[in-house]
Amino acid sequence: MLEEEYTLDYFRSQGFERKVCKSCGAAFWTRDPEQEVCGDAPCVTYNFIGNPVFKPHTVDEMREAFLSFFERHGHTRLERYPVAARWRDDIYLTIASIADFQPFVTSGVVPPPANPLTISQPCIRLNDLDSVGRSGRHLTLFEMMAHHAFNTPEGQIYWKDETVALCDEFIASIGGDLDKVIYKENPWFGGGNAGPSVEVLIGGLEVATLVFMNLSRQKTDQPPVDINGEPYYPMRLNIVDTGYGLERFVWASKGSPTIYDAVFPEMVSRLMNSAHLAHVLDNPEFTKIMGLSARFAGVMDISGTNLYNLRRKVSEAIDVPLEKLERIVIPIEKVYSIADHTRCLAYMLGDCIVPSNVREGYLTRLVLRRTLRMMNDLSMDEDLADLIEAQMQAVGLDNFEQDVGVVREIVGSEVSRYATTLERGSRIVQKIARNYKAKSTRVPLKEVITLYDSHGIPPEMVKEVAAGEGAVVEIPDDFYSLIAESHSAAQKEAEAADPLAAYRERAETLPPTKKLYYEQPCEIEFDAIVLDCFDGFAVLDQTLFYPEGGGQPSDTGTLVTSENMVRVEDVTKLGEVILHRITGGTLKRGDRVKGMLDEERRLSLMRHHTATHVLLHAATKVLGAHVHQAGAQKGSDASRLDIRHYKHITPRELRTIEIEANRMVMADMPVYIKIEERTKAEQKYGFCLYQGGVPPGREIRTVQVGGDVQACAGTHVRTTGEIGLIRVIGVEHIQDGVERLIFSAGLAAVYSMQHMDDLLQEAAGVVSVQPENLPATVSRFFTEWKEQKKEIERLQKKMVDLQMEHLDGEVVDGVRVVVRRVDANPKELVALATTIADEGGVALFVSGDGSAKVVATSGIPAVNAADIVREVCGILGGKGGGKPNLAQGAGPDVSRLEEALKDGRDRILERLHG
RNA sequence: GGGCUCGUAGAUCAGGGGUAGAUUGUUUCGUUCGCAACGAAAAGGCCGCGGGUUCAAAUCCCGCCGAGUCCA
Repeated sequence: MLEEEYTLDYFRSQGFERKVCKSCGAAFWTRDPEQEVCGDAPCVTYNFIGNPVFKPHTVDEMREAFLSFFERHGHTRLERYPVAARWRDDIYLTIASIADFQPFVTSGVVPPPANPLTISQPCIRLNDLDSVGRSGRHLTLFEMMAHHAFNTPEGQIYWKDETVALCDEFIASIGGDLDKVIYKENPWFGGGNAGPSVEVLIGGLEVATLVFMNLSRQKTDQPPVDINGEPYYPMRLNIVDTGYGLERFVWASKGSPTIYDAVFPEMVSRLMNSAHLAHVLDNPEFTKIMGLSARFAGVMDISGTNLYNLRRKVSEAIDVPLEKLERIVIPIEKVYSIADHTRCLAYMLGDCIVPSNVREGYLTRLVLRRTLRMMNDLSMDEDLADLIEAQMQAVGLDNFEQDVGVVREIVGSEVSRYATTLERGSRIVQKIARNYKAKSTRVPLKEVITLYDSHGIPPEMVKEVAAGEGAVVEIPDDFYSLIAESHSAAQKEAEAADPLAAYRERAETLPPTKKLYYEQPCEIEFDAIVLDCFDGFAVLDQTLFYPEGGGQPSDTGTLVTSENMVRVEDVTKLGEVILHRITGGTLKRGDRVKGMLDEERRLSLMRHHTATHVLLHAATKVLGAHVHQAGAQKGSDASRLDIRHYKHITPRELRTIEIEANRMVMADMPVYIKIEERTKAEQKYGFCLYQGGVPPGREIRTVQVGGDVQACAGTHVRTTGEIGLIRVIGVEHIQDGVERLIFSAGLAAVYSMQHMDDLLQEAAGVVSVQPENLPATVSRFFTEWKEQKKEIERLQKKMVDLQMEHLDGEVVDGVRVVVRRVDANPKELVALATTIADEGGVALFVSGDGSAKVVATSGIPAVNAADIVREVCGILGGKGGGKPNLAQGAGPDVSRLEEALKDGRDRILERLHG
């Protein structure tokens, strides 16, 4: 990036000098003529520790100082956005303040909610999870304080000079010495955008980044700039994107050894106490160690083996043996991590994320389980729910949508769930360990990978449990990257080709189809002109046919011309053009057609769609604020609605939801449909607008049913009363954290009840009782059936005993040999024959009931029952086999039964003599 | 959305083509003033569901349902 980008009038007028760092060669701006290095890691170490660079501020004070400063300077203060990025489908968690305004504001499609604006946005980044607690500065959740300005050619707000001036002024306002502030040039690019940027450094710590986003990979007619070998084009919108690390400012204002001591002093001391580490705090060595550790960690990346280097450096610097250092440091690092993680969880759960094994729910569970492991390592007698609630209280319960009671319940169920997983896990490990111990080999890596991958057992635990069984496990340092590798191998899959791609170009040449289904949602007939017709698709100038979208299937119906009639089977939207897939004839360009919808189907779809909104609202009322749609499919007979919830919906809750939904139906509330500006709608209704995905565009269509407002493109009935009836047919558990409600609306609901009634009548008819007696009768029958099964077994056993008395057989060389026909089922034959073998005899029984069944047993080694059966079955035209002491088989040729018995006897005798 | 693991007695699990098992809990009896402990016995199984292969399937194959787990 060019030097002139950074040569600001402001720098000149303030007496800044541009310097080149002696250590790393980076360019930077400073007021201090003596400054020779850039002020950033690794060229300098922190010098604010024990020597604060701002007036002391708590988190709340610092946030307020920032926001009110920018308010005073003409910025509108915005409420924070949720940490779950529900307005975006490309990321799960909010990772930066600018993420609030992507993609529609930053791309210029939608105007910003205010301009310029200021916000303090909690952001979650889990990329450096391993460094949290150890580096002294990493956090999973941090607040990015920001001011943003969106400049267009028509409206310039401000650009670089003002941004830097504001930064200077803010720092001065909280007591910072401007001579110590360094602005380091740091061209920025990421996420398809780029621009000049400066890092703001003070005391060796980067506290803010000021980005001037003015380039994009999106091609424009302006000449491109080359960045890292990629062409970037000037953007119409020039965006001031700043990020001030709230926690870093607080840290620098206190000069504490780590960021954690500055941000959560109460939580840290509470955790220290319950981890029985309180005494450490009084140890002067500890403060020295942590300060040094943070200082060194500040200049290095501590992932992987670097952690060891860090520890070694600290241990040398203070002359404490590495082992002793680790004994002191590791538990404290865990305390810091827990302090951080519980705040992160407070925001995640408070912002209504439901833990699960997918998406943001998985990330939440990941953090939660990590926290539990560390609490366990420290033998902490604290309840995780208490800690998270304390963090929520510290932030203020008003700042969270989720009820704190629900958060506690979720945490409680996650804690017990993890306990069961670990319990199950350690049993599996014990078993495997014993296996390998017996073979006296090490537990191979493959097993450890399976244990982690399939059972969620961390390798450290495998090692520990296996050691308890006396087995050795080898775990390489790069274990987790090995896991990643084994996953990437199976990650290839061809993307499904767009079946309509071929028509896209042709459709683009046509004018947008007029959407009558929005203007006249209750009409079923219309006139139109055929604009184009190809490959079984017709395009009209206007249509009432709703194209498939938002989980609502398309309408069907007919198109009629003066000489022709075709069926409309399917309707899809391609850009702004609507394609009707037709069968039973063709249409010509210019034809006048009369269109007729299948009325019943359309009506039913409308009822189901509105019912979906009603049901979702009812579910939220009954189950809690975290309930939001995870997917939906409307049908004309039944529909389904997937909602996020943290436990199984009980039959009782289901009934309550059904009643609540039908109350809304009976209240006969009007359904209001409006086109609203996106940002206004978001501010008015919140992000629960986006239940069925995030539609593009500056304006969105909102559908309001009672207190429920959603962005929705579907067709709806005029009042909830028109739904008629909502019947919840059932609930399914789709995946962890997602429950599927299956329901019918209107006539379909009535049909469904009639169908259930039929089933009941039919079932009751089979056992000849009144439906109300069915449960008792069925359970009586089932019990009787089991009892009779037992009775039959008992009788069979008795018959065996009886028959035993008549099975004399012969005695050959002291061995009892019984060969004869016994017409009984194989199980009985086995029981009978086994008694003889148990006494050291040999038995061969053949049953001629249906196909011939053969059973042989042998109580002596000389006779192999399997051989006998094989041979006998051969004669009967069949096959058989088994073990030397017991064998079974069969053959179809019953006529040779006598011959088979004789042959079998001969063979037994042969073996006895041989 | 994708991968992997697992569904057998009330509970925990073994068995991996050929008679369904162990431990624990339950019930009864014995020993005891009584309990724990101990001894003896019994009850308790659609081997998740549905297909297929086979003379024979809890066991092998396919599909479904359910539980768990890792990753995006």
